Amino acid sequence: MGAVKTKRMPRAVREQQMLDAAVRTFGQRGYMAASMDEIAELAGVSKPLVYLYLNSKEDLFTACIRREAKALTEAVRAGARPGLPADRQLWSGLTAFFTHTARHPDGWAVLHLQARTHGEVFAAEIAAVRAEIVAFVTQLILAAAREAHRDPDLPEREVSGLAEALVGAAEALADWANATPGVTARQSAATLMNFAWAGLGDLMAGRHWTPPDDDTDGGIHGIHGGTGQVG
Amino acid sequence: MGAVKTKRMPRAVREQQMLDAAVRTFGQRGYMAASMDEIAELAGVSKPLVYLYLNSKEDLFTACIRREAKALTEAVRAGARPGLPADRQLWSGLTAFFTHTARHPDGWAVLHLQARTHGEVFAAEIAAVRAEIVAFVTQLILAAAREAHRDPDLPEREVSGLAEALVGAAEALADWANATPGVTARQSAATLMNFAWAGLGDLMAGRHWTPPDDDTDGGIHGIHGGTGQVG
Amino acid sequence: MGAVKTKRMPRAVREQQMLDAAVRTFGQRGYMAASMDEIAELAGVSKPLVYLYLNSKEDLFTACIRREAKALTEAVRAGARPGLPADRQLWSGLTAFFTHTARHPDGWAVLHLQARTHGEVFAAEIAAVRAEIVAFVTQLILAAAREAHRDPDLPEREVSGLAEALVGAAEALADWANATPGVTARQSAATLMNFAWAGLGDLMAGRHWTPPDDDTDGGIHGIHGGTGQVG
Amino acid sequence: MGAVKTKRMPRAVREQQMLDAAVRTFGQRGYMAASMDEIAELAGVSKPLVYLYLNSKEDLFTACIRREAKALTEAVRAGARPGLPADRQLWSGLTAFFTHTARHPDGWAVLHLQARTHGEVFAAEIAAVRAEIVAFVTQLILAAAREAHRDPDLPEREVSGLAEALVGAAEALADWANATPGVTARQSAATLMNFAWAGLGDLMAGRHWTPPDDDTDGGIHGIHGGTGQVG
DNA sequence: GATGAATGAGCATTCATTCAT
DNA sequence: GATGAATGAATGCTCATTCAT
Repeated sequence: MGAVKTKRMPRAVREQQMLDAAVRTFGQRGYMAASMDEIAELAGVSKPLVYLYLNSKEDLFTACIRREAKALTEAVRAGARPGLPADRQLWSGLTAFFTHTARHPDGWAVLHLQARTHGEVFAAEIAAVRAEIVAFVTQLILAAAREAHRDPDLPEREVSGLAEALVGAAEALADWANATPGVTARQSAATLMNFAWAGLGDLMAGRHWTPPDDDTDGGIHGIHGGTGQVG
Repeated sequence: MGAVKTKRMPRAVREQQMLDAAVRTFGQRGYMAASMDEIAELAGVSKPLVYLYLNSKEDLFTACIRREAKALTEAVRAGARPGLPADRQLWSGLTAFFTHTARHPDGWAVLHLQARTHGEVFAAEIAAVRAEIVAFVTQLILAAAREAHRDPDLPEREVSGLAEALVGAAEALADWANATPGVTARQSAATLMNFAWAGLGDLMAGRHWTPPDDDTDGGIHGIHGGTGQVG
Repeated sequence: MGAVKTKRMPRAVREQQMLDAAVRTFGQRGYMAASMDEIAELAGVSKPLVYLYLNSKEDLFTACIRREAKALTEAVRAGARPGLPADRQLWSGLTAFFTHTARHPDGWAVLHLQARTHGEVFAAEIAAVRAEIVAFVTQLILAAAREAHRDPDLPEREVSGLAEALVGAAEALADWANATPGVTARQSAATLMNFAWAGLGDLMAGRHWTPPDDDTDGGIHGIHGGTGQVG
Repeated sequence: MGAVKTKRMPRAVREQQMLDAAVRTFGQRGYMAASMDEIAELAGVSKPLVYLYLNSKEDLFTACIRREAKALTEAVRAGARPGLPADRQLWSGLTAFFTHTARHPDGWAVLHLQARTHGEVFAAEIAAVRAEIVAFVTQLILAAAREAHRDPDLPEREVSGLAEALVGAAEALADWANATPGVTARQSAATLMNFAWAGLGDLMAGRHWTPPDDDTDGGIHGIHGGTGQVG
């Protein structure tokens, strides 16, 4: 079932084969359910070699996380080139993101599902990468405000929350796209741009959605300062 | 260390104690790392009793998923009462959602993290619940369009994608709120309403964000039919 | 090969069976070469039960050491009753010692050979027991001096060294007796009494063997203050 | 961390480096806990070379035992030169023995601790060396008797037992000296001479310690034919 | 209703040993 | 002469699960 058994490869090559097998197995079975036996077999090597090169299951998983995280962030960074206006950066970054997650579903599963569910150590690894992305998106939001010559006038935490929401929405769409045949990366990106960007635009323009005073309030509410869109 | 050891309880009560212990253990350790020993001890009963009542680890986990899913959906449903306008329904549903996930972090971890990562069976269970919620949100979006007397003129899948994005953003915010001390349910809900609702409003009004023809395109793009918001 | 397979025994009984099997296996194979599989089989139980009761290989070995050390020291203590004169105490203590080591060769191997060779932890355990015995012998030597109304006039360390030598000789004789068919405990004890006690008597009487000034010295040497015994 | 990595050494030199590393590793870790990896690394060579030269772990250990046994017996033999009177021979032999064991603690550990605890083969190897030493000491005892113009009138086995006891005492003192800082070889040797030699002298003179008829005997006992020393 | 006693099966890890170069 | 690459075979340990009472 595994790769064709080729003997005597240089270490670097074997390591990549092992990581390939590990990402696939971890992505599909989960960290704990994946056995080193299965990984070794899929990689076409014996178990001791896996330990010789990757040290332990934990280290192997960490190596997977790091490799996949690096690949993902580099893909996104390569997509969102700094020269463009903020919305174009976001668009192309998202497209790169959805393209990458679609092409590497196991790697995405490792990052998004498995790494967060199997121990603080791995979760911390992921949290760091994710924080980086959220920070990047936060910068894009603020840049967009500047480009529109508007003062967002939003507290730090509010902007963070928006970025969190945007990233979370992207993650959910990536899962959804991977599970729904026929959805392209461009479509996912367009959906998210439509969903998020206009909302952000309104926010930048000072049009908030104001919550009612309390849960039983029946009074006036809605978008302030706007023209009464939606509800 | 678990519940006070009380003998001879009626079955229904014992079962709830076991489920409490199981949700807590599964939520914190994960499905595979949680041992039946630990759960039984935390529940204050012997292991055979757990098997007598809940049959197997798999069944026990399924029971946890079902109980927590039911509790969550009921909380949300109780929040979003049908009489209100769509945005108010969404607002109060979200508030109920964030309140519940904050109050039952282990249950939320079971649903959002663990159930999706440990086998098709559990993932399917979750997918069903989630689909129900996405459908509900989809209806809200369409209702909002109707209330605004506008034809969304959006393909079915596009609206589904929007709902997916909204739900995904909500999930991410729930995680974020649970991990960030001081964030209230109302704040999370407000952030999400601001983020999403205006964007949806624009969409309903026919103002899309149009993607460039391709990645290297330098031509005109942006929100069509609008007043040039944001970028 | 193991004990007759009897089902459902109370824990205390099973534990002793396991310790019996472990002492035998550790004594014959050594700590590292002994496998938990072998011990479990010899005890007539499954491996998990060994772990359930004894926790780990290390703990099992420690339990063996403690049990055997206790049995040995109690046997010696029971032999050397305090009321007797010092030489009689030593005689009966030694007899008890050789009797016990002959009857429990595996236990003796665990204590004398295995425990000292497999890690600081075990060695420390043994060292404590041994120190106790050496201290006991030291007291006997001093008591003998008092009984003979003589001032040993020996430095603390010198007496300790003598006690160490006596205990070491006893240990070697125990090994030798176990390996040489037909040697009884009484014979071993008599040999050691003859070997050691008179020498101690001379020492107490102030008759030392004086070392030459240096290795190449050809001058006078021998037992001082005595009648020129031996050489 | 091991020897400086020098390429292309003649075989004999390499082998000694390997044996050095092996003795150190076996002495400190024990036979089983020592890994060929560690030994090879400490020797500064690759593992296959160790196998090329020394064949197997067992052979390597045997080679260690032989080399260290030879070194020890040669050191002792060089110390105890045949021309001297018996007590001087014993004294200088013991001094050489304690000097050597103090200078080569790992070698001593291999011989005294490890080789006896890891399988019949190694134990037999050691037993042979030890028998040689015991025989040598036996000869010394008999020589001493002749020198004193006395007929030991002791059965063969009794003398062997005495020699065993003396050798065992020496071994215990070697361990004790290695574990107790500040004890010199001369001190150890003097302690043992004092302990043993006078006792032997008494024995030669026909003064035995006579065991009581049985353990509950309260009758007369003690050194017969002597002046009532000690007891 | 409840549990102490017990296990089959599996898993991460290690080690002595050998090729192919 | 010397080594990087590779593995078969154990071994300690854990876990879900089940009897017998």
